[in-house]
Amino acid sequence: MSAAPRRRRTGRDQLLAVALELFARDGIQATSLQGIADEAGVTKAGLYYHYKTKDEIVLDVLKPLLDALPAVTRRAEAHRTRIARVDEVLGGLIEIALYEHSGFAVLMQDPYLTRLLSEQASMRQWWDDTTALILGSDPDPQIRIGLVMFINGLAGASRDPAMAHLDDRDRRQSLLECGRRLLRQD
Amino acid sequence: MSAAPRRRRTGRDQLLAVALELFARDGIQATSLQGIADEAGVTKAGLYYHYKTKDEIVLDVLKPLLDALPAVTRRAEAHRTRIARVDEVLGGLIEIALYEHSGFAVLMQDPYLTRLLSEQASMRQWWDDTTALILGSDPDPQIRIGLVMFINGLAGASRDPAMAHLDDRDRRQSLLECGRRLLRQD
DNA sequence: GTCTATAAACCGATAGAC
DNA sequence: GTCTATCGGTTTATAGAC
Repeated sequence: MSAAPRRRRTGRDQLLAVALELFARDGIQATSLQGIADEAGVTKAGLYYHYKTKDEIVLDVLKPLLDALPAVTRRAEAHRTRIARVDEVLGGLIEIALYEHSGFAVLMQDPYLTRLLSEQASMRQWWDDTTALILGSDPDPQIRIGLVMFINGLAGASRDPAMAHLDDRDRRQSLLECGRRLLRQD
Repeated sequence: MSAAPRRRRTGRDQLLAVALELFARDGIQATSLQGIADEAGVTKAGLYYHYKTKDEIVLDVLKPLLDALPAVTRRAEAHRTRIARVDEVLGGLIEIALYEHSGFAVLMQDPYLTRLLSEQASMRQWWDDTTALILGSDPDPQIRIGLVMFINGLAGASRDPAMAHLDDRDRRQSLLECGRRLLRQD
């Protein structure tokens, strides 16, 4: 048996990192394959060895996040009390938003991706599951809107300069407090 | 003296309404002048009689909102207590977001506009004034992040399908409650 | 004020050499 | 795997007739 394959810094990984950065900064539509290629130090045609279309690049860039989201909801479903489920969802989403804040904002706000994912049912399914988990059998409109506001607010807040002044622990704590306030049942 | 000029439905107003709708749906970058012209029932070249560049159209579309935002902050500055200032800001922003929810989301989230406005100082100035007004002399990081989350969350929530089930009064009330929770000092 | 026609640049995508 | 060269289509923007 040969040694476990070391994680090579293949061209593919480099491309995804560059693409994500540009997607987050300029939006997907405004990011050309030429721009990605230039930033990655290859030619535009070189991208087409790895990917057949631009959409394929977009989906591959966001794939880790598209997988991470349902995983959070699944973990939260295992808890017995509502407060534990809420904290698991909030903590999981905050973790994702902080660790991949570029991707999270793109995922939640980019109109190109919204349209791309609207053809699939995965994102919609995740949202339905998550709202059902948080709202339970008594769907309070206030909490529903609070959840919408948290998701969208988290996407915006995670890349706001106000976060730069805080260390990682304080960021998590502040965002968690925001979520708890929005989802609190009185 | 002639009669006061009636508000003619001139081509210009029609263009702005069409453009805003497309900007909100597809993003500014993905909205071509051809698309605006088609939807407005004119030719692409016809747009250039009214506007010299695409950016000029974009700024004119968002001008009402760019004027409305500082007006809210100025009104809020007149109040003596913090709670009154907070409610004035929240109520004003909610009013704008609900009445012009397409424009508000574009203003806060579209990367094309973000870049366009980053060259000017007006948006930045408004944000600094508003945060200073809400935070006061003791800038609590928690409240600062709550404000960031409210602004971004409001943009997303104002065009969420969850709002469709509520009447106008309930929408205002729910969003106001969200803002009060996020900005509450304990 | 609105049109047709067109310029110049850029877009995503493909063919084929090395 | 990466390159050069190119295709067809679309973009912003302009020129000029009516």
